[in-house]
This record gives sequence, structure tokens and C-alpha cells, in this order.
Amino acid sequence: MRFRPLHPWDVTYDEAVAVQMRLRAMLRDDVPLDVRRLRTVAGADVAYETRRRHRHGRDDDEPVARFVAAVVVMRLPSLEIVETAVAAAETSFPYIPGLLSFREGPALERAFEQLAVRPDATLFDGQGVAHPRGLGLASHIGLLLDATTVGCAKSRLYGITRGEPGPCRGNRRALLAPADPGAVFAPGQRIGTVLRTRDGVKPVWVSVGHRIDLDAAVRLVLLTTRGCRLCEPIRAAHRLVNDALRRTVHDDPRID
DNA sequence: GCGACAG
DNA sequence: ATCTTGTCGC
Repeated sequence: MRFRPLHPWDVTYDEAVAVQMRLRAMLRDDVPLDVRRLRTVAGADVAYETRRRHRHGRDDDEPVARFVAAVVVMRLPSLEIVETAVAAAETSFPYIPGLLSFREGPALERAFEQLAVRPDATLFDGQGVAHPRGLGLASHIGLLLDATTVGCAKSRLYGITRGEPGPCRGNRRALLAPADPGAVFAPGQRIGTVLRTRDGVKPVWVSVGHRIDLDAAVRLVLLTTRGCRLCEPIRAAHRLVNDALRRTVHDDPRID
């Protein structure tokens, strides 16, 4: 798969925000998909290792970290693995809530470029449009890939909920845009779904990434969830990045 | 000024 | 995300 070169990754905070505002206008968040007709679905995830080295520079310099990203493509509805891709990249862009894609993006780009098969949809461990500027990780990468993507985060970044989802799998609550001054969403506008994927466990925050609508996004998450809180494509990608990271880190303290 | 804050 | 030991539960 190839990335559209819509912008560089090496940007300042202000430039990153400007990029998000520009890309937001290209989003498609209203494409109704029949998830039962999807043939493949992918999951993507990232892990990283802060570069352990003697700090020569100033102490407030952001440490360079080595990121490993993985994409796992599965067939539907069996969820058998069709293809996997792993790649690494270095970044010094810090973690800033709302700018996660600029930290994980470079590694994800390389992993997707290794992918021969183009999945019908990809699930990300992070937000889609449920983001202060409507462009979370899943939406951002979806735009660069010009592909269908869904955000499935383990916790909330943006948006408010009236009460909590019911206790059973499938129970949900609308995630609404808060009444922020200068916000990109109208107050109360629906931006996602807080979804219980398993009885009695913490829900996940689902939102549209790109080229899909919220109803289909939620259906796809439920369709790919088997017994665990997180859907299988993301879990598989998570295992892959962690294995790859430890496989390539020589001085892992846990191996001494 | 004080919290909130994906991974 | 990563840093970390034991521990409660199925």
C-alpha cells in the first residue's frame, strides 16, 4: 500500500495542528458500508523503545525513540490471517494528546508500505474523528492511505457521554461533541460511540476514521471482537509489535 | 490559573 | 506507550 505524500512528518507543533485542520476538510465520515460484505479487515498498532543512551544534549531535548509498527490483515468472517507487515522508524516528536499521529505515523507509514494486500478496512488503536480537531490517528492515516479506517481507542480523548453504557456486550452510549469555543463540531454533535464489547468490562471508544459511517464502524468492531475487550485485528497487531520490538532490542533488561 | 489529556 | 511483583480469579 502506498501513502499519499500530503505533508511531511517532521513538523513543529503549530505546523502539525495546521496540517490537521487542512486534512480534516478531506474526510469522508458518511460512507454507509455493509460490513457483512467486507472480505478483509486489518488491525494496526505501534510499540516503542526510548533510546537508552547517554544524554549529551540538553536535558529538555525530547529523546529519540525507536518505533515498531505492524499491520495484520485478516479474512472475514473467519479472522484467519492473510498477511502481516512490520516496520520500524525513529521519531523525536513527543507524545501530545491530540497529536499522536505525528509520533506514530512514520512507523505506520513504513509498515503499510510493506503491505501487498489492500485491506477493505483497517482498525486503529486510537481515535478517529473523536478528536479536538476531528482528525485522530485513524482518520489521519485513513486519509494518507485513501482507505477505510476506524478508530477503536481504549480510553477517551475528546467528547462527552450521558451516563455509561449498559453492562452487556453490545450496549453503547453516544459520544457527543462538547460545547467548546471555537470547536470544529457543533455542540452535541455525535462524534462516536462508547461501546461495551464484552460483558462487565470497560468499554471502547469507537469513531469513524475515514470512508465509513459510524453505524458501520461500530458493527465492524463488534464483528471482529471475540471474547476479549479489544477486537482481534488490533490484538494481533499488538502482539506482533511487541514480539518484533523485543526481538530486535539486544540489551533488553528482562533478558539478562 | 486549574484540570483534562488516544498511545 | 513504558516502568514493574505479586496476586486474585477462572
